[in-house]
Amino acid sequence: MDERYSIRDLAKDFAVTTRALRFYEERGLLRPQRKGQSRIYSAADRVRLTLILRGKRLGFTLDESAELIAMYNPSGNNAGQLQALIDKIQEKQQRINAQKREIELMLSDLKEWELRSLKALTELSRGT
Amino acid sequence: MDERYSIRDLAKDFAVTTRALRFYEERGLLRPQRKGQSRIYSAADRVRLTLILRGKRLGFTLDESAELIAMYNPSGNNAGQLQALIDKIQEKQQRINAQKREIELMLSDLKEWELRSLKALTELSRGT
DNA sequence: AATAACGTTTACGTTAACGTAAAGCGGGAG
DNA sequence: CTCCCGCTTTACGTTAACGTAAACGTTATT
Repeated sequence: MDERYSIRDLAKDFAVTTRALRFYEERGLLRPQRKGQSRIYSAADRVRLTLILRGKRLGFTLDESAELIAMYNPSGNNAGQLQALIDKIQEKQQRINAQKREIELMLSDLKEWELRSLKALTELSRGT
Repeated sequence: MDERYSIRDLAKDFAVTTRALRFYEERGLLRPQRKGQSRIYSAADRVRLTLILRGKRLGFTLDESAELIAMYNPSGNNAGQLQALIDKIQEKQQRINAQKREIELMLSDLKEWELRSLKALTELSRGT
């Protein structure tokens, strides 16, 4: 373990661009070591990147992911930190649930529209 | 009927800004008449605005709504037009359904994360 | 005439998450 | 030594749907 990876390695392994990796670093989400000018990523960096990408899938902004990672990270894990993390996650769950309801409304709306169109179509073909 | 409305009327009735109305016009979604310099909106314009806003709720971009309205509009309603409209709507339904599935995955992912955090929290409070 | 209230056009600002050059450095192969 | 490859930094470009501000015209009221 304690492997070292180049920026190209990470990009390939996680299917992201090098630009994205530098961008995440710029935003404070990654902090790879340097060997001269080049970035050297560790296993810990891979874990953080995993969390970032998972956050993206979950619809978190990068700032939100940064927050979550910061809360989850510190070796000084205390109850307050964890509770704050849990609160964030629950808040997100509420938002996602709201989205889901909206999407369900959209679907029934779309079906209505489709039905009206189909009706117009059949009436048209019957020469109404 | 055949009522005439000012831009302010429309804005109030539909809860949008005048900026938005001018923007929709700029993008070709509305074509109010002019009385001198001022815009005069008709009942038909209100219908179009309704369609635009409905499109927004359904997650269509303005360009997509423009397309849908153009397809639904022409007095020369032919079967081909309607079928194209129906196809668009069905395609959108597919996309929305995909979104719904993704959101359901998100939710289960978030629940997992929450559970892990809760577990960590209780272990911490038990002094593990 | 001055002021208020509403309308107009023009045009730059905003946000997120990178994309896309441009220009330069370092090192290993030939 | 030269050349190319990979890496670096810097910085402007992109997209959607308006927000916001500036500067000005029109109509009605005081």
